[in-house]
Amino acid sequence: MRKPCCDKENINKGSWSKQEDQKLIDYIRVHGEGCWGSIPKAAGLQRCGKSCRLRWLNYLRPDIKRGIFAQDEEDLIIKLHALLGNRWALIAGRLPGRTDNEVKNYWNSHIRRKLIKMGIDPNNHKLHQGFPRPCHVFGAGTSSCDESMNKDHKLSFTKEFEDDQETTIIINNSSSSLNLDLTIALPSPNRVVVVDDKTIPNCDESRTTRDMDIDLNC
DNA sequence: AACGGTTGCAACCGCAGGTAT
DNA sequence: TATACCTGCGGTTGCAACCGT
Repeated sequence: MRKPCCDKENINKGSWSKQEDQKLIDYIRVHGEGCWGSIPKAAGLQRCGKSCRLRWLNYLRPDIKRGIFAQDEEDLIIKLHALLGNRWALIAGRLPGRTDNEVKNYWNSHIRRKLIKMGIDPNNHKLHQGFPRPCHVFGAGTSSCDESMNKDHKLSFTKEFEDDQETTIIINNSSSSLNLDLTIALPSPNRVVVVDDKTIPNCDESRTTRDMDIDLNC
C-alpha cells in the first residue's frame, strides 16, 4: 500500500513565509508542477502537499493576474454563475489569470452583495418580489440599472444542441479577449426551452431565446 | 486614541472521483 | 475486487486591515 501523502505531525499551517514561497517556486521552476505529495520533502518544506498545491495554484503561479477585477470580468462571472452555479473552477477557467479561489472570494465579498442590493437573489439570479426591475444578467433590464455597469458591454449566446446530455453554449464577446468557449451538461432530462417559437427538450424552461441574449446595454 | 464591527483574502477542511497497489 | 492514496473542488474559517463611532 502507498504511504500517506504527508506526516501530519510535522507540518506547518497558516500563512506562508517568503522563504517557504521561494523554496516552492525554486523547486517547481526546476522540476515542474505535479506529484504534490512528494514536493514538500523534495523542496525542503514542512508543509502538506495539498497546501503546496494550493499555494502554488492560488498565489505563486507566474501567470496569475492579481488586482481588481475589470468590469467585463465581473459581468462574465455573473453570467457564468447564472449558467453554472457555484462551479468556481469552471468559471475561473473562462477568466485568464484568475483562480477559482479568487473568483469565489470576489463573488462572496463583492458580487453577491451587489446583486442583493439590486434586489436579485444571487443563488438563482431572479428578481426578488417587490423590487423595481433592475438591469439583470438574463433580463432586458430597464429602469433601475446599476450605474457601475459597463453600458457598452454586450454579450450574446449561441446555443447548439449536440445530444440529449450536453449543450454547447458559445458566448460571443467582441470587446474582450477572454476565453469564452463553454460546454455545459444540463442537469435534468425533462426540461424544455422555447427558442424562436420552437420547443427544445432538456433545457431550463425559465430561459428563452431572449434570455440567451446577454445585453447590458441598459 | 480606543474599541467593536465589517470586509477582503489566504488558507484549511472535507468530500468525491480517479488511480495505483 | 478492495483498499488507500492523489488530485481537484467547493465550503468555510481565521485573521489582518479598514472603517465608523
